Amino acid sequence: MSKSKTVHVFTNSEIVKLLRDVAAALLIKDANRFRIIAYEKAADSVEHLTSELKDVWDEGKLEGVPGIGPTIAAHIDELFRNGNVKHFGKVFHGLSPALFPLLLVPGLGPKKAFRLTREFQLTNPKTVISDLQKLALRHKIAVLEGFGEKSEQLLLSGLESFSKGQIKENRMPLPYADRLAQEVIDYLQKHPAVVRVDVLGSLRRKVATIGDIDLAAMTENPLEVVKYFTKYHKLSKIIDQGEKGATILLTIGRQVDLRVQSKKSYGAMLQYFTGSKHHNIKLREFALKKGLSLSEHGIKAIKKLQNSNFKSQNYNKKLGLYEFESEKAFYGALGLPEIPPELREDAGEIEAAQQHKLPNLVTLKDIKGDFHVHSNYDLEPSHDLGANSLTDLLNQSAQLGYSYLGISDHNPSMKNHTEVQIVSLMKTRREKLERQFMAWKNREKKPIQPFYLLEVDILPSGLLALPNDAFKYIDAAIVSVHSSFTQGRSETTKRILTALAHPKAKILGHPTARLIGEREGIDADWNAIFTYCAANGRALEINSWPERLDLPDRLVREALSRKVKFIINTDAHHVDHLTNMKYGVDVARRGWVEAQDVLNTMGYNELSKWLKS
DNA sequence: GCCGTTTTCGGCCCGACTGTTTTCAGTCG
Repeated sequence: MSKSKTVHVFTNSEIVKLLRDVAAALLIKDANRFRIIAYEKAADSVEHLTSELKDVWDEGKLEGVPGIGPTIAAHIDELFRNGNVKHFGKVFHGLSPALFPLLLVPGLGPKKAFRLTREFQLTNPKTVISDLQKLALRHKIAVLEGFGEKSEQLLLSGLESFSKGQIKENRMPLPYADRLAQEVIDYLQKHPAVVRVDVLGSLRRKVATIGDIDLAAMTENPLEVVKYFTKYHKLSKIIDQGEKGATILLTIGRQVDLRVQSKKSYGAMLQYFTGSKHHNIKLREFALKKGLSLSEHGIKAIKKLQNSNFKSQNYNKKLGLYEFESEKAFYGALGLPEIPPELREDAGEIEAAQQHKLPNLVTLKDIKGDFHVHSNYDLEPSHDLGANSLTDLLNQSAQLGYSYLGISDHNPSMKNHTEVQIVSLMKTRREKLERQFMAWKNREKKPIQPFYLLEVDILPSGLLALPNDAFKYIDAAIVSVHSSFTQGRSETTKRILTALAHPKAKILGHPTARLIGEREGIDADWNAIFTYCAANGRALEINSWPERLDLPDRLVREALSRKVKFIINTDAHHVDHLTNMKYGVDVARRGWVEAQDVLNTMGYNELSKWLKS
């Protein structure tokens, strides 16, 4: 037997937990607070990484990760080589293993968790939650110094929500949150004291999944507006109510948070509550170097101002700070252009803003057509038909101002047909759709052109679920994974690359095949796939279907850096779905995509040429 | 422990809220 060269695999989330545990242990041991912050920052950074840290380590680029310097890089290197880190062992020495699960309980931080494990000699991480529950019920907590009746109750409810798994994210896809928010916004705007309403937080940044809905209202009469908000007809209960806003629970179990603010300092509030947290931290660090201290109320000057962007009429003497009506003015005071909310993730946007290199993001108006639309033409497929005819879909596309429409029904089922039958079905479809289109065109005289496409299953082997002779009846194929989602990484990668090698397989449909809240995406070597796409004129779909939003934003950014082209589609199965396009555009924007990176911002002729290339 | 368009040394985001205190520590976003 040769000497074992086992490499230990740790996922990013395992490493994040480990780094956070180290930070907590250091805090308990009263280490230098900036050392603690360094570990937390490293954890944050790994959490937001687009690739696996293990892969970064393989490439020897650990120190290229922000927040990871020589020391932490050496620790992580040791972790991958040996499966543990000696230095961390020392840091954890003397701390109960039962401490670490407690860190995930809401309301419990390192100090309190440590106190509890020490006072009660709790050592078993598997039973520590229920052990503490029993102690709290017997009122053993309230008598501890620094604790009290309320702390005991808080601990109990924290433990309860932890054991119920509420700690796990219960988030909804962006489009649902968007519609829900719009209803509340419509309601708020009916009040005469409301000047304007904006969404805040992850919803404003267009994150693919949303927890709570955060809203802002501009008003000079905050109490009145908060009161009106708490009388919303779909409210189940008021969670919190104060001068600056309120939090309500809707009947469908979703939470809506409203903040009210006067016009004069609306901008700073909007900026602060839009986040992200990491963007705000980076922005404050940046501002501090200029002698400016940022908060949700405005900007304080620590040093003498050298910036003409601060106007004396905006100075609030009582608070000792400058106030801003708009975000544009707020960012402007820092010498930066306004950064689009979708980019505010501390992913290089502040650096880009400094250099005036922010992307000119694609907008819904740039989109000239939908390329992935299912009609009700019955090809006898194994997946769903659309609900509407080509004619209905063309009418709706005309309404949306499109220049073209790509009809992409599912391929005929392989199980129920012979190859000859499939070829014949495809030939008939092409003829019938062409006739329908010409009839519509002659009647409506609208400048829309059709693309005759097909969404073809990628079989587990990588072969396409359509006989070769049938491809001549389509302009191109969108190829998609609809089965066998759990093949290994290398097999999945090979499967997709094989499929994309077909000359008519121009577009990879909903690439990861994830279903938000239901199914993780397939595991593949995306870098290999992106590289192939860029070199061979293959495009990646950004699918706007609410549960898909696939390719996910982080992979979009990754693909963009490899110069892959995108096509933003709705995957509509009904005319009403065509308006989901904006959500795909949101995903693209979060991936820093400009109009020039998106194929369906091109005109018909140009796109036709690309399809044939 | 990390990092650099004021720095390789000397800095490191900011405020709200809560509970237990009497001036603050811990937690959170």
